Amino acid sequence: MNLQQVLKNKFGFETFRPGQEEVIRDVLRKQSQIAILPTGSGKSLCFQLPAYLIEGTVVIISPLVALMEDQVAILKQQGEKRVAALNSFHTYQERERMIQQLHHYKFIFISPEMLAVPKVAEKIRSIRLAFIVVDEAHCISQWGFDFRPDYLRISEFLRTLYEPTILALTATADRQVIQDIRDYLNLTNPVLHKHSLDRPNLSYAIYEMTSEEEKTAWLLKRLTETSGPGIIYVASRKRADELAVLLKDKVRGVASYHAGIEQEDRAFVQDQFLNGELEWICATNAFGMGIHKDDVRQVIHEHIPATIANYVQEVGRAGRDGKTSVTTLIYTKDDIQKTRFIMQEDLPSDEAIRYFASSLKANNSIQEAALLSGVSETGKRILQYYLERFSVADTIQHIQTQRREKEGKLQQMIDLVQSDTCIRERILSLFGEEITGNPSICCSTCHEVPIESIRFTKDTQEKREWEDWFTRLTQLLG
DNA sequence: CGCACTAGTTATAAAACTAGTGCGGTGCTTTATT
Repeated sequence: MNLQQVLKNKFGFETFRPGQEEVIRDVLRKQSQIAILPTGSGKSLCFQLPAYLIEGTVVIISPLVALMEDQVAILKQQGEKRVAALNSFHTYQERERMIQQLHHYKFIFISPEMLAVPKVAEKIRSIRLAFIVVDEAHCISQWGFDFRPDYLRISEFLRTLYEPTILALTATADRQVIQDIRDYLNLTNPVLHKHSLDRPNLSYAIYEMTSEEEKTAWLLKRLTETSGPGIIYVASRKRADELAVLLKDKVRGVASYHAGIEQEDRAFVQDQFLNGELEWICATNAFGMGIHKDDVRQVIHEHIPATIANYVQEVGRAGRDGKTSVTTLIYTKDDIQKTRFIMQEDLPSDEAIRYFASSLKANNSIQEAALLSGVSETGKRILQYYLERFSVADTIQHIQTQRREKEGKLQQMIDLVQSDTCIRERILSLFGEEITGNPSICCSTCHEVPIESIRFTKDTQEKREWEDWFTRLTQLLG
């Protein structure tokens, strides 16, 4: 089959980007696969193109409503009308209509939660499916076990299909994440498409500080001396807001971003950052997925991320255009304990699990049981998932395993920040790679990380003034 | 868990101490009955 022809006629591109063609060919020969492709490498095309060459509907399991709506809009813009998103963004009536018409669609975007609704799953099973896409597949590992258990339920849905072709897509997955994806998508022998995750244009600096004040002072200095665009990752919503206020007069444009902000405002902030009206974003780990901005010059962490996988994902948002970019993590010893608490908070204690289970047995509702046993909203959903499948004793075992594994991942992160060996090398080894020829700019354990590339100079100052003037002028002219 | 903060205490008051309290991330879903 001449894929090149299809690429040109249907999508208007002359050539494939690296990795795309191999993935597409495997989809066409019904080979399930895990494809780890860097952001901006055109992951969507990997399912869009083969969709037109295989009879039936493509189901895309996606983690965020906003992401689904973006994809739907893009497809519609390309002239595709047979596309729908089954999520809470649409009213019940709209969804009912979609479900009735399911077989007419070429692309159906759906959340794992919606897929876990029996009526919906039943309907999807009944139509002719081309293949199944799991977009941002690392979410299975990142969220499935302790936050969104419906990610684990995908496995049960897939088991009801006859030899489905599965395409798991993600930008970053270390060995553990790949294993989780394999296990929970029932992939016995998937092809693994992966190319190096090394980012030679990124430098990694990690500095330990002695107090919060020192961290704040460092940030102020860094942000007056250097320019963005940049993202500052912080541990809490409160800190994100606080920092945004603090930096307001120091930089060209700054806003905070976290899950406590209205969806609409979040989209607004995101758009402004994308089009350059904002230079800095102070954010919790809510910020990032589905954001396509190539020229992020800096990513700063002022806390310790929960896992190296998270850290790599976040720093990976810098320098997608391939230009020199600087990532910096600053922390105090106290931050370790803070991260540990946040990570473990939602995992209920053995005592709470027993209480929860016996409360359910006494015919209390799940809501009441959670309240009585002091289990959080998230904890409740996790317990619900495990107790539906295992005994109380086994559920306790599972949660204990969770706790140990989370602690292990945090320990890896602690080892990384306290490391006196090459940071790049450590990260790559976790992803099963070896370093090939040290880039001239590496990390803070190899040498002092230069910030010349991002330094705020008189030239940048003048350029900015000119840009601002130009923007005002174009606004005036209409 | 451990820090930051507050209110109450105490040798006429003031500053310093103590005990108690609050805080700490990620997103999906909410559609029944007349």
